Order: sequence, then C-alpha cells, then structure tokens
Amino acid sequence: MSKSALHAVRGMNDLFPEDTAAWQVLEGGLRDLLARYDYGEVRLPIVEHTALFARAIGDVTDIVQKEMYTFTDRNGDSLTLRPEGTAGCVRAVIEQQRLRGQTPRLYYMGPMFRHERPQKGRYRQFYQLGVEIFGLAGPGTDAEVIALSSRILQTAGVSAVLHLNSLGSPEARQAYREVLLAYLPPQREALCADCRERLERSPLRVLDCKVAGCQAIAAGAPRLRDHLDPESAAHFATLRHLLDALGIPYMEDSRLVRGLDYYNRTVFEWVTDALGAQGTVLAGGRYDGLVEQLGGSPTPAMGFAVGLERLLALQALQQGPVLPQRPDLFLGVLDETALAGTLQIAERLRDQGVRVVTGGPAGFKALMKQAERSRARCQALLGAAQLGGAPVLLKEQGAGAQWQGPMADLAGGLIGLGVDFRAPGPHT
RNA sequence: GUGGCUGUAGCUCAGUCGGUAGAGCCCCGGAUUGUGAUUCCGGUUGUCGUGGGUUCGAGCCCCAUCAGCCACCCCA
Repeated sequence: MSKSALHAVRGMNDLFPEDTAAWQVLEGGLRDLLARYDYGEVRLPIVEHTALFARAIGDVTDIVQKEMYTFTDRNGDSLTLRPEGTAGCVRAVIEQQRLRGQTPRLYYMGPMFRHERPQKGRYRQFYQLGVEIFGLAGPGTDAEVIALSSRILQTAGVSAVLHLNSLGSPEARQAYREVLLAYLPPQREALCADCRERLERSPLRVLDCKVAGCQAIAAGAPRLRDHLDPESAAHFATLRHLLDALGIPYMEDSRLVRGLDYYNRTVFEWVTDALGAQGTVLAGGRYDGLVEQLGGSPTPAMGFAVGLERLLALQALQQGPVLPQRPDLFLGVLDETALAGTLQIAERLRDQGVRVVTGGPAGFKALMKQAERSRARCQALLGAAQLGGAPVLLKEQGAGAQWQGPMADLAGGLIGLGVDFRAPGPHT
C-alpha cells in the first residue's frame, strides 16, 4: 500500500462493533470493580511536555530514547503523546494539589503511544487501564492493589501467573548494582551482545535475558533479595504474608526488574504464555520516589497498568468471542406508503426501550434477508394493509414462534414472545 | 531499529513456461416455494499493495517502498 491518506497509521487499528462489543463489556465490568475499591476516574491529557516523560520514566530507558511520539507544536514547545499514564497522573495530582493529607485512588482508561515495531499484542496506539494510589506506604496497600489487579483478570475471565519481586530502596538497589558490576564484567565474554550493552546502562536487566548462556550466568549471580535493605525486606515479607492470607498465589521472581526507572520495593507482573512473545498482561509496582522527583512533596505511591488489547486477546482465547448485542426487532417496510407509519411505530417502541432496526422499503424477499442479517430476535413486515389496521405477523427469527395482532400492540407481542426489553440495561 | 514470511474480488484462495483476470463463498435481481431453506437462471465482484525497471508484452522477473503477520529488542 502506498502511504496515502486512505491508510491508518502503522500499528494503529480501527475497531468496529464486532470488536467493540467485547471492549464495552470489559470496560463496564472494570468500572464496576474499581468502584467497589473506591477508585475514581481521572481523565488526563494525551499530550504532555516531553520533559515530563524524560524525567519520570528515565532518560536511558528505551521508551524515552527511541519510542516516543514527540513533536514540536506551533509555540516551539516539545510535546509528546503519552507512552504511559503514570507520569501524567503524578503531574496532575501535584499540580492540582491532591496530595495534602489525602490519599487519592485514581484510575484512567485510554490510549498510549509508543513507536515500536508492531507485532502480536503490541501496537503503536494501544489502550491501558491504569490504577494509581498515593500517600500510603504500608504493605497493606501493596496487597490490596495486587488483590485489585487479580480481580481485574478475574473480571475479564482470564487466568495468568503473578510474578512478584522487591527492588528494595533506591540505595539498596544502587548497592546491589555495584555488587553485580563486580560479578558480571569478568564474564563479559560469555554474555550475549545485548547484555554487554546492558552492562553499561542497566546491569539488572542482564538477569532476565532470554539467552541460555546469560541465564546460566544470571543463575549464579548474587541475588537482589539477599541485598535488600532491612525495611524493604520486612515490607516484602509482610506483603507475602498478606497475599497468602488473601489466597492470592504468586511466584517469587528475583529476576523481575521493571523497565521504568521509577519503581522501588514491590514490583509485580501478571504473565501468560498464551500470547506469544508479549506475555505481560498487567504490570506495576511501588514508586515512592516519583512524586518528589517530579517536584511534589515526598509521597509514597504505587500503581499498575493493564494492556487492554492483551487482556482481550487472552479473554478471546480463554472465553471465546463476545457477540454484539442483538436488536429486539426488525421492522421491514413493504410499501413506500407505509414508510412514515413504520418509522412512527419504531420510534414509539424505542420509547419503551425496544431495540429496533428498520429496513426497506423493499421487496418481500429482500426484507426477509435483511431481517435475518440484522440478527434481530423478532421481525415483522409492515405494508399499507398493516398500517390500515390489518393484523401484523410478528415472528421470532429462527425459532418460529409467532404472534399476530394489531400494530399498536407490537410491544405486547414482543413480551408474549419472551423478549424482555424492559430489563434495565447496563446504561440505564 | 534488526530479521523471516506474506500482500490477487467483501471473505478464503487458485493463477502453469512472461501472453488480455479466475473458482468457491458472500452480495444483488429473477423463477420456483408455504414468510427466509433447497433448486434453477442472470448479474457486480478487481488501482493484481504502491512506484519504478526489464520486455513486443509483467499478477509472474528485478529494484525500491508501504502494509500485515511472527520473532529479536523492549514493554502493557
């Protein structure tokens, strides 16, 4: 395809009702769930000043170095399409003074942008649910947040494995980094090319390299959990105890190191092997230093993000497809002269909550086909005769149950056929 | 950013040695029919991803490019 105005930008997808049905059901379920944990929605800008992401995420991370959609606006400011949500959310709570003696529990759902090569489970515009809680430092918060993350997967009807680790305090992490830098360089030649790079930038990442040779070296490396500061070790121990008490199984994964710089202490990921290479469905952790780093007063915080495409992909795999809602009634117009009357009837039925789709004017057979394609529960065809008072034949599609009566009683006919349009829907 | 595979009708795909574009499904109209099936008749399927090049002639060969898929990297 040529790079024309008629093509969506690479890695950015169009979603039609076949797809959005599952999205809407999921989003509705997630909002209900979040309300039960007393999280409130924030709607934040999709664009922020570039410097915010550089400062929050870390200058040397891949996201900042090569994945951001950055542009200069008409004022000459450097702006960036958000590659993740935490930075903007932290900026907002500082700027809007939400941290004075308060402990906001916030969530957001929306698109994020990263300029990466698209593949399964990875897109340049992708959607995340992000959850953030501020002002609470205790392990009970970590446990509750992880419990919430577990319920999110449960709400989607999805199963995955929880990986859990503690990065300790920044100081402990720095000290451990030194330990690693004493252990790894002598074996430099045995490491893969990528890991030799990592030695400079991010030695902790060598630990979760997939190359066999590196894994062997990583297995013999000093472990982070043996180098935690006492407070972090106690925090982590309590957290594990609480998770046990909540009945949430986890896998301690000492090689779990999140990619963003701002994490400390608890980090966790829900991982599946069913989605190919992009197995992380939900991930997050504690970031006690970030608020202060961005100019706020010192405030502990934690949060996580769920990749909605990945969650839905896993759901489709484990639960099957979610079908769009079916209309209750297809109303076909047989004669041009019946058009106005049919539209009036349709409007009246919609007043009563019936999901109505109309078709025509068209020939008899064409209407039957349209009715079938509409997936409506029931169908009725109206011509001049029916509008003139002749009985209307209401049929349940597929099943064959029928009702016959005056046009004004169509709603009653639907009820007679077991179509309960009066049940409150999710949006009433 | 790197690599492998793939782009032909709305969908699934054929297309031989380089010789004017095909099938099935779907869709539309009609016949038959008991208000949708079956059967039958007829009809539209199209920038062969795009742009160049070679050639008398390119869906096919060459180059470039775009897109999709998968993996690396990284991440949700």
